[in-house]
Amino acid sequence: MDSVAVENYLKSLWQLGPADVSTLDLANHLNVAPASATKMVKRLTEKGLVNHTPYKGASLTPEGESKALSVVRRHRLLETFLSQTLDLGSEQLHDEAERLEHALSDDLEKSIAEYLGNPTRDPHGHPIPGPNGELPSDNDLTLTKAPFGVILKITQVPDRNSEMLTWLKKEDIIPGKEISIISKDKFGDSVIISLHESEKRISLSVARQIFVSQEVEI
Amino acid sequence: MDSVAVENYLKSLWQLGPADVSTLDLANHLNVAPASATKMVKRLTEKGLVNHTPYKGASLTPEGESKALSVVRRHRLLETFLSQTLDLGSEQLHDEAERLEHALSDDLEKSIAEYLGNPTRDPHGHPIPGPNGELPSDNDLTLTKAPFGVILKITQVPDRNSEMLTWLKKEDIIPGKEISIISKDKFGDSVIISLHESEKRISLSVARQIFVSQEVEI
DNA sequence: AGAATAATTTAGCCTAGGCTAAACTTTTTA
DNA sequence: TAAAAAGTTTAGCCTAGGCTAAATTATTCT
Repeated sequence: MDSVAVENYLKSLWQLGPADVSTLDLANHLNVAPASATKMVKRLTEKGLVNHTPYKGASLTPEGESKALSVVRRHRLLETFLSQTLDLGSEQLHDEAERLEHALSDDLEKSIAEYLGNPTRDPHGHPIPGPNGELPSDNDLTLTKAPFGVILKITQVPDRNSEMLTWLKKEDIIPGKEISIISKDKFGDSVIISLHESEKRISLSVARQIFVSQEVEI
Repeated sequence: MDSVAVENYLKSLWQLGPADVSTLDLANHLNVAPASATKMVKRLTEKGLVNHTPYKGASLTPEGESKALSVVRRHRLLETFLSQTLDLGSEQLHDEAERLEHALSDDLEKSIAEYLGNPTRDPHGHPIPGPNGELPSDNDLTLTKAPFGVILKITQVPDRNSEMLTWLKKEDIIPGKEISIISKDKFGDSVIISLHESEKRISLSVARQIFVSQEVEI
């Protein structure tokens, strides 16, 4: 059994990866001092979970990635489970899952997955890794990279920032909605989309975290 | 926030109490060395959660008891919640709740309690402490102390030993069932009860962990 | 290119929570 | 009641996972 700390480091490396992750980014993501991250990265390297090039960065080995995906799976299953049974604010879901994910046994994980019908997406639209770490194929594009004019379906919104989530919800920017991109405003640093006949402006930093899939044209 | 270890020590002291708990009993209950228990008891004493008389034993202060009851509440709410949503083997419930109880936020505890309709008993019949640590009044007697002849209703069965639980379930000795005591067999170290017209022999060590309430006579 | 700045690592310290071995109390037994 | 046994505590060690300060390496700027 890996400790909570180890699981969190692996998960962060996965979230910030797959390219080499700098010590500073890792430390900031986990709210620890850079020296602490260095030390843990060394430990994980000795355990064979991480590849580390000093002064360059760290990335997960296949074994490390598999463990990280297991944490991600538990997290997303928990978000799905909690959102379906209790109805918590979407903003609260993430924080609760963040704590519970480390206390979920394999058996309970399995029971929850079966109860939910082995879902492949969590309520924010994020793909749920399979029990052996397979990620369902995911051809989604970020809103910043999607094509103009055509109809797009929102598939994923971020789950980490509850302030942003509240705003997205208020604007009805949630998975399943259909939109199209009207223009990308280089100077305003934003994307203008059409949703429910009205126009909305989304800043690039947010747009980068929203994923869409292209609808088949009729 | 108390650590998992601190919460477990407080819970054990509550379970083994309310009389002074010896270091050895505490250590055995938690599967740690006696010296480890001594050290932790000292720490908890300094925090004002425990009263400790060296070489005599330890007990909870009101503050310590309140924290212990909070853990017990979370545990029993989780058992209830999991048993109602997923249907896990009754034996599995306890172990899962044992881990998750430490990762449950106040908010989630509240949501779960509301979802369940603020229950006062868990699936094994154990009383669930209220959010402020009030224990619902509980006039149940152990099977070893209940009177002969009259009709009794099973209210609580143990939740810690999954082998015993399986046996109890097989014998249909579960909360809600009505029984009466036929005799207490001093030499056989057991209690003979009548359930569903048939007689069952229950060893004293088990009977001590089964609670019953006396039905009102018609 | 060399100096200044930024990032990273090393060194050393701290706490929590384990452990064993040894010392000390308390209880039991002869 | 004294010796043995049992239980408890102390002392000292260990690991994980934090931290700060100092040293080192990379990067950027002039």
